[in-house]
Amino acid sequence: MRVRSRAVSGEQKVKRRNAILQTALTDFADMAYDELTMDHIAADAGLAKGTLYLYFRSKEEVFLALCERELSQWFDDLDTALQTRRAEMSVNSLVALFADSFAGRPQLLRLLAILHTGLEHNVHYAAALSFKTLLKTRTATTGALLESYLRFLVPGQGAVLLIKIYALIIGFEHLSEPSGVVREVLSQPDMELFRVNLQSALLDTLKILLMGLAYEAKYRQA
Amino acid sequence: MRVRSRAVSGEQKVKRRNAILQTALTDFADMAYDELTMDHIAADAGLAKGTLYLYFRSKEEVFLALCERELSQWFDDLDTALQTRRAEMSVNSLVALFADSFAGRPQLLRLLAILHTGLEHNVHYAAALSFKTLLKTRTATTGALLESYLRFLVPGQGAVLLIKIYALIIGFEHLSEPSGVVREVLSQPDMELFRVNLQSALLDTLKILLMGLAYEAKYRQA
Amino acid sequence: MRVRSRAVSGEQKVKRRNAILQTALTDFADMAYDELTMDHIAADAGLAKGTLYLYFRSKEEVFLALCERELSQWFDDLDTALQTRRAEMSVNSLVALFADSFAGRPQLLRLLAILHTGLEHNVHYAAALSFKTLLKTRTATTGALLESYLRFLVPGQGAVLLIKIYALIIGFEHLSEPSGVVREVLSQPDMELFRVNLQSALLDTLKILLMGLAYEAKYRQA
Amino acid sequence: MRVRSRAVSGEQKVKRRNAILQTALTDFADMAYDELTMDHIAADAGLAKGTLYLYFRSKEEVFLALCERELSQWFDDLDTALQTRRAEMSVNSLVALFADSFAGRPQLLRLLAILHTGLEHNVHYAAALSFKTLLKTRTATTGALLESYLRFLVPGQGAVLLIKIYALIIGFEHLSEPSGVVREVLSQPDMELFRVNLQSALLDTLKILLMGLAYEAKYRQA
DNA sequence: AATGAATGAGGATTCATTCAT
DNA sequence: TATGAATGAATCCTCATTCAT
Repeated sequence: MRVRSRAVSGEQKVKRRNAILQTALTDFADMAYDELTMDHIAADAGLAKGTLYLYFRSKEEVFLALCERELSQWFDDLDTALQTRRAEMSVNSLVALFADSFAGRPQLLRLLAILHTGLEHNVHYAAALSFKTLLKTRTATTGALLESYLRFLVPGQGAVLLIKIYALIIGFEHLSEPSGVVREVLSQPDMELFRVNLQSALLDTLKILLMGLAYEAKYRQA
Repeated sequence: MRVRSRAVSGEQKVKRRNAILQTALTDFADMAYDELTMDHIAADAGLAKGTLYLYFRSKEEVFLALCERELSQWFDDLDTALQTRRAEMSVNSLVALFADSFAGRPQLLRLLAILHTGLEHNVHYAAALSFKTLLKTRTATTGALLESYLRFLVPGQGAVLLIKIYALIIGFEHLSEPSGVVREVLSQPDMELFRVNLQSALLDTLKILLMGLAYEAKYRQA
Repeated sequence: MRVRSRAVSGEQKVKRRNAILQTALTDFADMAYDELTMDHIAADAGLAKGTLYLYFRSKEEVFLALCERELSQWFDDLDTALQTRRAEMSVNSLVALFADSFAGRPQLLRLLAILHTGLEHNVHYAAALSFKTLLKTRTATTGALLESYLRFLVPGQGAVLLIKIYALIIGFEHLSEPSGVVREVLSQPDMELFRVNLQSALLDTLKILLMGLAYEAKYRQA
Repeated sequence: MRVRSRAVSGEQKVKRRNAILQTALTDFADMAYDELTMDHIAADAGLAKGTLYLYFRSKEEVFLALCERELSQWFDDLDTALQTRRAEMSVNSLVALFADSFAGRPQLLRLLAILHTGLEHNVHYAAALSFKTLLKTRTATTGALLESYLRFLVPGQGAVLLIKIYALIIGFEHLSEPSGVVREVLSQPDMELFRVNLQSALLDTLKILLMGLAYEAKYRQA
């Protein structure tokens, strides 16, 4: 019986909760969501399986919370990077900025890809609300920020753009991670079209999207 | 012991295979992929479970084949609709054309959303190859067709555009089908941003994408 | 539809039956009984699965018949070898003779090892009777032959000796074919005792058995 | 939901493990290994199926452990019986001693008969190692003991004798448990030869074996 | 708060055998 | 007689979750 020091104070509890999330993240980097068991996470966190359930109500809530945390950090990064800029930004420099923000967060992109089919099921209202509220708030803020740097964006379009980016992440993440057999098939020379690189596909499409919005804005003015 | 005529000739076998796919499609319209068992499909098709395995090697191969068939029909529709046109098309009319092509195929969109995480696993090389080959061929053909109607597309860009559309379908499909709890959360007034309508989100983004490509082409010329 | 020439005459039927047995034997040399499917045998024999059931009533009857045939040939060999001898034989030379008789028939020994747990189940009376009758007849004949060469054997002891040999074959066959993991364990130096070589274990024990019988005979006389 | 006290301490766990083995043994007395399902054992043990898998990794490991336990008890009995004796033993009295040791353990003999074809497959290295190690140790000890009571045995021959006995058990167990149809066939008067009584066949052969070894020893000396 | 023993639902798949053709 | 499409029984094991301690 290991009986780790008990987390009595609220602060200690937050720390332990974060430790669990950190373990989940590390484990998730090594294996697929389905392969990752609660046993595994508990063992790696040096806790008993039951203890996990004192902090999260289900496996999905663990990863939803993780997604929330990672997403929040991503928004932090993005906001910081944006606020560094003084004036209007070009499409290219904004795309580059997004590129940087994705760069060190492969796990976040993978989490988003399973968010709707996996993580948002078997979750309590409170957890879902917390997640969506964070997402809403940050999307609104960062969306507004984007609007201030990209003059062609109409109020509200910043947030909508972020939703589109979100959809692109999910879609291209799926495309870029083929199963074993499919990878074999795609290794054929004539299958080049389907060998998707997540970063470049994402950024390429984002750029086109921004140009489309810019073009549309021109039209509108005319 | 259900009495069913035996599929002896090759033609009959093709028919039976299609009947199985049709049953799978109908069942899939009513329930989620995970809830759908081979037992269920067999019963609905009036066949023994083992018989399914004479035509498909796994549950995944059933749905991969179904996806292949539906996708093929979608390309048929699209190609036909395109070939009806005489000359260059406007962005708006092309978007409308895509809208029509998606309209009657909600199941196809749902299948695409689980293709990479579900259907392409536990599948033999032959099945994966068949699927990807069809996708490649049709993407190439239809992509070329698109290029002929949208003058701003450079050779090869038509197929790449289709891949982007494909990613958008996956992404927006995920966004537009929230789980029970999440739907509850999203029913709040301030969550409007996340209440995604698949069709409109898809077409809106497609339009922006096309405008972006058009804009890019202008640039290139200049 | 392959429709091989039909076996109409009785002679043709016997031939086809034998061809099936031969295929089964060849296949059995390559893989374990459980891994060997009727499909496999049918395909290798160039016949339809259903055709196999025209000649044998079950998978077990195929292999029981095969065992019968192989056993019969083994008795043939043994009898021939014995009849070559003019006079009384020494224990050692008889053991050598048995050694020769086993040498080219590894499949027979493997069949005997699964005879009682596998082949004699799911078999019709006729097949079981045929097998046991052959075994009885040949055991009696060869047993008597043995008695004539080994003077220390009392009438009836020859057949009983063959039964003992039979038990030894089953036992040592089991001991000599460990599963994968067990083979690993037995590869340890201190596990030498369990690394059984079928031939030598069998012959060694047979020799002791014969000596025991000889000794017993001496006693009896005294 | 059956209410059962939890096995918390190591001692309790050992007890529960043994309770499972005991249930398996009882069930095995009533039916064949193949007919016995994990469901069945769990129900009889008053446990959930999953609980069985907390103590054993597979059905095979349950029965391998059972075999290990029964074997161990058999060696205990044998050793005790041997150690009761003061001096050298006659062949006949040793055979009688073996007879006693087998008497109350029909299940052990049946387990040995399926050990190599069944129980040693689908088993982890640790389980196989544990089993073989026990077998090795006890075989060595009891083998040595035998050597001290039977002067004609050369060092090492005791263990080898036990292996031979082991093979005889497997072989005669197979011969003595005919399937339904075969039993019918063997009930014919002329099939007496094949109606094997396990005990007597085993002991008869054992006696001959011992006499053979004694004879051989005499030879050696001369 | 922490533990970890106990729970039990849940489903794809194989293959010997049958029987319509 | 030959074919091969159709049948369907049969079962192990995982792992998220619970709850007695």
